[in-house]
Amino acid sequence: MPRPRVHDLDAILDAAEGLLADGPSSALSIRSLAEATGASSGSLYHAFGSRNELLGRLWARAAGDYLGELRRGVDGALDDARPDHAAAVAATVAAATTLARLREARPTRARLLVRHRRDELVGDALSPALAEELLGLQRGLDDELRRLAGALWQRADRAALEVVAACVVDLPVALLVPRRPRVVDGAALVGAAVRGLLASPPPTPAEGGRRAGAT
Amino acid sequence: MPRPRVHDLDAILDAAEGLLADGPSSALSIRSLAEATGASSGSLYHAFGSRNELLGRLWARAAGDYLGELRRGVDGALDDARPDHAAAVAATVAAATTLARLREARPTRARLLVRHRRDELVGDALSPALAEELLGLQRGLDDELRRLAGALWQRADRAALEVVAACVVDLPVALLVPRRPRVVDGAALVGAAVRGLLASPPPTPAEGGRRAGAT
DNA sequence: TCCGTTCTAGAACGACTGATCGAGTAGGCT
DNA sequence: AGCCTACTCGATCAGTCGTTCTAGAACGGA
Repeated sequence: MPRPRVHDLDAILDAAEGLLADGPSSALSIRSLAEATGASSGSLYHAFGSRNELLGRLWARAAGDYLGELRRGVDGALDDARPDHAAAVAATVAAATTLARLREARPTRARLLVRHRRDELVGDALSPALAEELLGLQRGLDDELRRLAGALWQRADRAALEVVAACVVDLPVALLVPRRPRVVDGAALVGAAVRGLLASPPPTPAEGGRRAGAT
Repeated sequence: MPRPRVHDLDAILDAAEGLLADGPSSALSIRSLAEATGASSGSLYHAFGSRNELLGRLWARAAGDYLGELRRGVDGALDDARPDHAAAVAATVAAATTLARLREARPTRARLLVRHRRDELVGDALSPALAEELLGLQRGLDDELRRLAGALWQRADRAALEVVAACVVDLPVALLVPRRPRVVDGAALVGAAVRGLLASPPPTPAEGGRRAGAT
């Protein structure tokens, strides 16, 4: 019934992604996005409500892709009902290389996730619906981390979750950040580093919260 | 002979560091810095010339501290004339934990290095003197990376340097980034991940530039 | 005491930001 | 045909940014 859109929302998000893929968050302004898409700033505000809401939608789309790919990888490696430790390690490596796989399919989307932290990109003032969506994505990721920790060590306390998060989130982001063209395969680096991190179990809370071992 | 300064330059840099320690680079504006220090914007421009030059000075100071601490750690572990592989690994771990040590001595300075990439923080338009100083710091870091690669594998080709850089630069930045208070010791995580990365040597250029092994 | 130099203070400038507004337009529905 | 709604558009708002400018204050030396 209403007047049909002339600017595709997904195309707008694609353009925004492009502006953000290599540049600071300030590279995406309403004006620059309007210029890039051909839409006017008023249209963008009508479609998204605010710049922050647009950033939230952008992040939600990318994080959804990421979480889906991550689930697929973990499911594939963790199909047994009672996986052994080796399978759990393989699943963690699969989770840690999610970004590398996403990068093959959607390069700019992966770059968005690598180059910007969510906290710094999208602020708190969001519509309830979008806030709920982002919260759901965060919960989905947390669930996967818990699942991996349980498979690895049969525990999911805070120290264990931190180590898994370091493997799955922090480490790939660091090693896959696009700088000058790489010679070494990033996914292989991530795999090796993850195996190093998983070589010794995380400290139990009873140990005082300090990881025993190296250094 | 001239009128003496009333605002200490180092104190101004400290304040700027504080503004940048937890926040985006836009958190440091000339106005916010003037308000934080009590100096006027005119004074700041007289002292530093431009915002970019101020950022460059800030980065040079922090990077100098970092490089000094890194050299100290590597020298300590690599004092033998012909170090064996274990000593080289220890030296690489020491280099990788430089940020953790710097964090103990100067928390906000370490946060500055962790939270901002130089390319995104300070632009290209710099005075020749400062540009030269930054270039020297970069060369100093590169020299240390080359030294570590040579000690580890008796080579310093591009693949080897990338692996060492991943160990010493990327990985610590990722694992030491300040989020919610940590339970697990970050330096221990870095050490474990570095040992994982160094478990297998990097591919030789003849192998085609792709790292053999995991994943 | 006056001069030259160096520094400080704060107003002002132009550019750019996110956001808002009203007017106009294009389609489906009755 | 006429209307209603959703959408688009360009102009425009107030605010902040980095930077420049002007006036004057604080010093050592003559």
